[in-house]
Amino acid sequence: MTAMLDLALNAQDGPVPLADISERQGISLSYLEQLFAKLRRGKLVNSVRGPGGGYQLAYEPESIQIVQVIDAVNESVDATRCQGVGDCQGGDECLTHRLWCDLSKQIHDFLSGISLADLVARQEIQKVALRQSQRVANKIQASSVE
Amino acid sequence: MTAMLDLALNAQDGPVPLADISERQGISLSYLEQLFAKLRRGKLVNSVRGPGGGYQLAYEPESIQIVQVIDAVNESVDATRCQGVGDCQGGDECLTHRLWCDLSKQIHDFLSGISLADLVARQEIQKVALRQSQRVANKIQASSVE
DNA sequence: TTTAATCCCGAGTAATTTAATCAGGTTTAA
DNA sequence: TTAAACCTGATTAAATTACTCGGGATTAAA
Repeated sequence: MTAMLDLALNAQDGPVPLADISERQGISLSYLEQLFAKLRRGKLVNSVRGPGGGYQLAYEPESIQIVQVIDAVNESVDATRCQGVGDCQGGDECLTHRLWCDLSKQIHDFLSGISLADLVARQEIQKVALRQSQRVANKIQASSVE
Repeated sequence: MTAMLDLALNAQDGPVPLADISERQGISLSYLEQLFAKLRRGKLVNSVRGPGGGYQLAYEPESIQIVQVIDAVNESVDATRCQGVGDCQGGDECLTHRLWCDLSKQIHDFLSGISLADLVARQEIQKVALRQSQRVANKIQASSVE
C-alpha cells in the first residue's frame, strides 16, 4: 500500500523505478519486486523495462481503490479463519462465523470508499512525502561531496 | 471470542467449566486456560474453583462489548505496525500511518456497537449452539452404551 | 478426610504468515 | 556494448497464533 501511494505521488515525471521507492520508503528492492509482480498480475500497474523504465499506475488514481491494492497483494481482506466458506468447526460453521463475515464486509466497505487520489490529496501525507524526498536529496548530495 | 459467546449461551445453570467449552467448541483445554487467564485479568469473567466450579461472566451480556473481549485477549485491535505510535519509518510516520489508524478506529467502532447479548439473540447463532450441544449429548450417550 | 473436579501457572512447540534475502535471469534505452 | 531496470523462483527469518505439557492450588462432595 505504501509503495502504491509512493508511485501515485511520484508519477508526474514518467515511470517510477522500484529502486527509488525502495530508497524513499525503506522497503527492500527484492521485496518490492515480488509485490509489484502481484500488482501487475492484478492489472493495477504497468511496467516499462530497460533504463529510464519503472512502473506506472494502470489507471487514474481516482479510480484505484485501496481495497483493490490489498486484494491484489493479499488475495483478500478476510477476518474469518475459513475464508468465508463456513467450515470452521469440522465442516460446519463455528459460533462466531457470521460475526467475522460482517466485520470483513465492514472493512471491505471502508477500504472501498477510499481511492489513491483521496490519499494523495491529504495534507499529512504530502508532508510525509516531502520529508522523504528531501531526505533522499540530502543523501545524494552528501555522497557526491565526500 | 467463540469461548466467551459459549459462556454467555450456557450461563443459565451456574458456572461453566472450561472442559465443557472445550468439548463444544473444539478448543483445547490448556489453550482455553490461557485465554481465560487474560479475560480474568481484564475483569470480564469471574472464576469459581473446585468441583461444580467454572467461569461466569462478570457483567450482564448486554454490557459486554465484543471489542472488550478482543482487547482483553489480544491487547488491542490495531492495523498499524507501530501500534499507533507513529515511528513506523525510522522514528517518523510512514506514508500510510493515518490510513491504518483510521481503519483501526473503524474496526474498533464496529466491534463496540455489538454486545454479547446481541450475538446471543441472533438466530443463526442459536442454531449453531443447539447443534453443538446435541452433538455433545449424543457423544455422551454413545460412550455410556458401549 | 480423602478424592476428584476444577482453576491456575509457566515453559516449550508447531504451524502459519509476513517480510525479506539471494541468485540468477531478460529487456531495452543510451 | 553496457548498465538500468524489470522478472522469476527458491530459500530464510521473524513474528504471531494456536496449542501442548507438566506440574500445582483450591474446594465441594463422597
